[in-house]
Amino acid sequence: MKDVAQAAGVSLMTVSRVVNGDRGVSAQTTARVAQAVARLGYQRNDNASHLRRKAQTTRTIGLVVDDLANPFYATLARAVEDEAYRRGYLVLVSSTNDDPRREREVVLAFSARQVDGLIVVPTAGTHSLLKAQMAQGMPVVCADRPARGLGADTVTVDNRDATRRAVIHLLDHRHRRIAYLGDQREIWTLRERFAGYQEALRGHGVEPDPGLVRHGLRSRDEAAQAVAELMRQPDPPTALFSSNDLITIGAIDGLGAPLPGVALVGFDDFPLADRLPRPVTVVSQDPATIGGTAAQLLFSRIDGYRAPPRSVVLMTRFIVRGSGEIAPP
Amino acid sequence: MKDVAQAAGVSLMTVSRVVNGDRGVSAQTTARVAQAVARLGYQRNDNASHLRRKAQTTRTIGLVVDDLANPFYATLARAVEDEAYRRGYLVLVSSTNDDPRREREVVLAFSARQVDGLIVVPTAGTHSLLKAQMAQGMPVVCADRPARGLGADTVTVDNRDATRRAVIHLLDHRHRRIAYLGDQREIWTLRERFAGYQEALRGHGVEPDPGLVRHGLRSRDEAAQAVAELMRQPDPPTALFSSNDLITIGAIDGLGAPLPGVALVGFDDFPLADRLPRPVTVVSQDPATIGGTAAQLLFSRIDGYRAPPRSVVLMTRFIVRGSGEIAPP
DNA sequence: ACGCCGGTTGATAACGTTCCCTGATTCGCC
DNA sequence: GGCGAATCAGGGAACGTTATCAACCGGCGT
Repeated sequence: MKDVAQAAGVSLMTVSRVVNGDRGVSAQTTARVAQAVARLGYQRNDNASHLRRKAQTTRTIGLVVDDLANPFYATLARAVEDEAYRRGYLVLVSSTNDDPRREREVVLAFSARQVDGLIVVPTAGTHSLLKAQMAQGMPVVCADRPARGLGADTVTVDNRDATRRAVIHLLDHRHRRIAYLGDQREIWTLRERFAGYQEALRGHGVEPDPGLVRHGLRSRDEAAQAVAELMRQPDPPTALFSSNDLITIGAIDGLGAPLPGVALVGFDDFPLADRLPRPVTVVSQDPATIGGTAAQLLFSRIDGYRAPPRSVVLMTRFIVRGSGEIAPP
Repeated sequence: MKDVAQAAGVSLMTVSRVVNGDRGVSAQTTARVAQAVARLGYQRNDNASHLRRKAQTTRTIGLVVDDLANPFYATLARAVEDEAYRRGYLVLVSSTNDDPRREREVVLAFSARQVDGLIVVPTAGTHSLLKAQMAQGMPVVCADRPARGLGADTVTVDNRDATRRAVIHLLDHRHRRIAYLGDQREIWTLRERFAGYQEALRGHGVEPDPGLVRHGLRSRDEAAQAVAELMRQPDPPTALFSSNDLITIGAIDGLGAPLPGVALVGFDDFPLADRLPRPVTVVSQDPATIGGTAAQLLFSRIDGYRAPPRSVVLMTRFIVRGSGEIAPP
């Protein structure tokens, strides 16, 4: 900037004004400065700028997800990014792998970089750090899951209710032995889905059979394994509820190539669910809307909106495709 | 920081030293300062720190992809992020939608934020801006595609050769009327794949039939439409080569529910390709390795490695599953 | 008694920008 | 012709840190 000022024969202030498009600089001077800027290839240092500016803001937000490679979070991230782009904000991202320690590190790093706000898919643990950040005025929005005890704006879907409806769908097709295939139980969404599963059964006078419940399935293979094992039991389930897309796909693997007469309903839609030999009935949620909504909530806070925390619950869609509409033998 | 210094009864410098873990502060003083830091909830402003530090570095890199919601780029991004995390770097991400204007904006914004380097999936256009950035010393690595005329490190796969082998596979099964289903021709990867397609045909004495070539398919639906149309022709193709996963899925749609005797080979593997009624033969590439390699190249440059640009070409895998091994009627 | 040394600590200037205020020039207007 | 207002430009301080150097202290050898 000093070089530009010298080249244009003006002061630092004038260069700053021209670079920021402030009014109050004559057309002639503006032109001279602009030319010097172009000739020297000068670019403002935004970090220094934000440091000094009155409105202590960096026009950067942080996004902390479970796993960016997961299409669900990738889509969510893209929606956040689009909303940020629209407002001239940049996005720092990081995955936590659901590790509270890594979440802690990342949130600290983002906060030390002076982000204007955070969108977080909270890990299972406690969130004292996030709480501290919020107490210091950092706007935080939780997406996909709430954080227990944290008074943050939250965007989720009706996990429990959607699961209940899905399991009732199976019950309505006369199934009574319905297996539950779950991911880690520590994760809020999965606790909700399991609760919905139990509520549906009990609502129909069926006591959940612990022998039909598998938690902690972390991969397609683990899910396949679990299903194969379930089906080998003396009294196998006649229907499966799987608690996310990965597990649904694993379940299909586990059932074997020519699908036997076992009903299957899964949480999360996935590409080609409609083109499989037996198209899969699913509960579909829209990660783009979750991300977009979370971003809107965050920016409203950044813009100064002060009010008690808001909790947005988005509707899911139940998509009937065939795999859930099979009666038990 | 001033408050901490006052609370601990020391100078700014001492606080700075303690916060940075510098040696040369007595254990007693360190304890007093640490306590004040904890009590006041002080966090260093990393932006200010980076501004002043001798090593003019922000420990931040920028990642510019086509579309973060696309699982391919999401996986690539995750690999970049992991490598960055390992080194204590943060990652700014942005999607361009293959729009050179948006790429320009994003690269400028990242550079104004003083990122230490850029990993870019370059858009189709010319890259004068990236060139200018590199000339000013910004390390840049291209991933998935090279940027024409830019002397940057590059990580790609053997698009042309892999496609040639895939099409030869079809030729070996006695197909002669092989359709090409392509995305935008402006994108380098797709030009390469199309070239491989042509080379394979010519190598077998088959002159490519323009009537069997479709470029510019941008969605599953468009691909489905194009395939349906092709199959309605008086002399339809007996085999299809589709140039990416989205198009492959669209092609499956377009062929209709009970797949007729038409062979299909696609670029990019995708989940459930193995579980469809007719499992799909594909060319598989590994986006995580692309991202990880790009990150390693970038960090080597950031660490001061000076040498002519390197071009890493990763191997693809050809996965035979059935859809490509169907002979023509 | 003197200089010197290692271990601590602090004062000051700088990083690259913008805020605030002051000064200079011009203009319109009574 | 004088005066306030408007327009334009610059000087200095400040944002929150760290680099550099100087200063202090007790102890050591000579």
